[in-house]
Amino acid sequence: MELVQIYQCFCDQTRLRILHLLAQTPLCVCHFQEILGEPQVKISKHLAYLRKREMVVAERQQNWMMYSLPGKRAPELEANLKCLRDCAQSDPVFKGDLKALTKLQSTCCEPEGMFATPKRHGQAS
Amino acid sequence: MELVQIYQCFCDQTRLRILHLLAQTPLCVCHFQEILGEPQVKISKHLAYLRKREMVVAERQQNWMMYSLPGKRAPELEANLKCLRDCAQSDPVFKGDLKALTKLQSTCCEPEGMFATPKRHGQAS
DNA sequence: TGACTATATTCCTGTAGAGGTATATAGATC
DNA sequence: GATCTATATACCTCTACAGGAATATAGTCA
Repeated sequence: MELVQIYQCFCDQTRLRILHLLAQTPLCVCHFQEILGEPQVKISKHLAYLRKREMVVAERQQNWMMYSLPGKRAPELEANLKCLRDCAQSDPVFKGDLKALTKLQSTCCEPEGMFATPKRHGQAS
Repeated sequence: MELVQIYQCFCDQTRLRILHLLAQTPLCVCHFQEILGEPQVKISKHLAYLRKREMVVAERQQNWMMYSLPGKRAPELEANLKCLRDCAQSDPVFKGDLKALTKLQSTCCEPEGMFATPKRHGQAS
């Protein structure tokens, strides 16, 4: 992966928010819609952009498409994701996204086992 | 400075190489031409892009325009420049640029006093 | 089967920006 | 003044997206 390709994926606000969220946990499209407050087409097209460049991977789970960062990541990608997480801590938009994510994780139970965090009842897939 | 604006500046290969070089030392346009091997217009226009977004500052010194990173940088910019430097170490293009820069520093004596800083010695790449 | 849900794709328009050629500008030198 | 050097800008074309509306697709469920 060329370094500049990473930045090309990072250079749109919506994609940046998506990647920042994915650095926390895998999510499905409707979660992005909910958290970012953006229409489905917009989310879906940015995810297609990222998929095409292998910045994210998608896996179907019943009706939902689960998106996540690739399991094996180039060190440059890893470094830049870490940098993004650090920088995002002082940005209200990204902080808001994390807050909305936390809220979602406590209220949303679909797809099945999605947010099976250790503190709640675990439903292995 | 919005985080995404940093990535917008980073998302072109020529700009990325320029910024990577500026993270080492201030340079003038003809140095970029020499090191990157790109035409003057191209360099000049990317520098204008970066200037407009306050990612670099320019100062005239006789016939030459000296470009450098702004003295006071947002922490996000600082973090991303550091990340860039780290990542660039494993990229042949960026390594080559550093090598060419070192060579320039040992042979070029214009503008006057340009590379006269005795504290700067050969750096490992 | 058909309806429903979640997501993707197609088609459209508008805009940013990348790169080239030619030209303009600012300062230095004669 | 004219001329040179270093750099910037204007003008052009072309392409990549960004975003929206409409539609298609894949899986689920009655």
